[in-house]
Amino acid sequence: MLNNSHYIDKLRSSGLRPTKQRIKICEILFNTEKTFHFTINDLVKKISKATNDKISLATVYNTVHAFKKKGYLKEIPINSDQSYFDTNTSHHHHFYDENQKDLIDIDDADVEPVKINTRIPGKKIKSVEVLVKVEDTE
Amino acid sequence: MLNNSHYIDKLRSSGLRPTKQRIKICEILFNTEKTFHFTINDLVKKISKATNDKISLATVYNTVHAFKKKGYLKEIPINSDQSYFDTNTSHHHHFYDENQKDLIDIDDADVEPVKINTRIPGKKIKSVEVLVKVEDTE
DNA sequence: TTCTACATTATAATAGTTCTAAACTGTTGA
DNA sequence: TCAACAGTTTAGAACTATTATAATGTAGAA
Ligand SMILES: [Mn+2]
Ligand SMILES: [Mn+2]
Ligand SMILES: [Zn+2]
Ligand SMILES: [Zn+2]
Repeated sequence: MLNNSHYIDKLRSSGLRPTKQRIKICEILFNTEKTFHFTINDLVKKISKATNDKISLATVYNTVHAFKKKGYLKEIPINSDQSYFDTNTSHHHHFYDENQKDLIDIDDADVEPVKINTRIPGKKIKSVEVLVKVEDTE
Repeated sequence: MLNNSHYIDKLRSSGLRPTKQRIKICEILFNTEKTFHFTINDLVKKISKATNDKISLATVYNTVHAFKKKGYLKEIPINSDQSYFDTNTSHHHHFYDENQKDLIDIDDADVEPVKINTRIPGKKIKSVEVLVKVEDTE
């Protein structure tokens, strides 16, 4: 609501026009001290709670993809019927709670550097991510 | 074709009736020294190459899910529009080639043990998997 | 203000997956 | 041996996340 100029600058500097839909989505995604994980469906719900103006589903998809492309969001590889996104773009890892179907960050400092002693010729490493699946003890 | 009794025993001992469709799918998935990764679509193609009798798509899905449940297949977490399965059920890791959209095994021995220095109370670790995304150097 | 490229939108299309319900088959035990 | 039943297969419909389409709207430059 208030200090949108930050988002306007951010969008403009990355070649995205600061439309009111994109600014609203920035507010929802980045106007918080805590980062979080979400699906498109989660985001749509957050938007409808936060505003009276509707944002079309197509725009939500377009915007999330544009932000991902610019590095403002990461997509988390979870096998699921829908994509998970992450507002935490720093290098980190995840617990996936199979009971709650919930992603939880693992700080990079809490994982010893992953050493891979093999390479693929002609390919360079883009990312190394650890997924720790957990379930209830019982 | 020949030694199906092994698959018949395997199916029967896990409570699955050894139907001809399941035996055929066993032959395709497990009758090879090398393990491999596949999508449902890949498997459907392999089946139609290997046999004249059609197996319905619903049965392919049913069978793959049944085998996964019994631990004869693993599902690999990749963000993709389709699920990837693995006939290698041992503990190992993966390269994912983003250009070829191809999974490549990383032997467990080629990855230094991943140490996670944090836990979630009330949860136990089910698996720890490393996904290394790679792309063409250029 | 006018122009234009970019963005939004409703809606249709696509595609992987799951569901349905009818037909079929493997197994059991009388 | 064979009926009976539960498990399985099947074609096709339904579902759902995502992407494409194409018409309308708008931000920013000139
Ligand atoms: Mn899945
Ligand atoms: Mn995806
Ligand atoms: Zn995260
Ligand atoms: Zn593998």
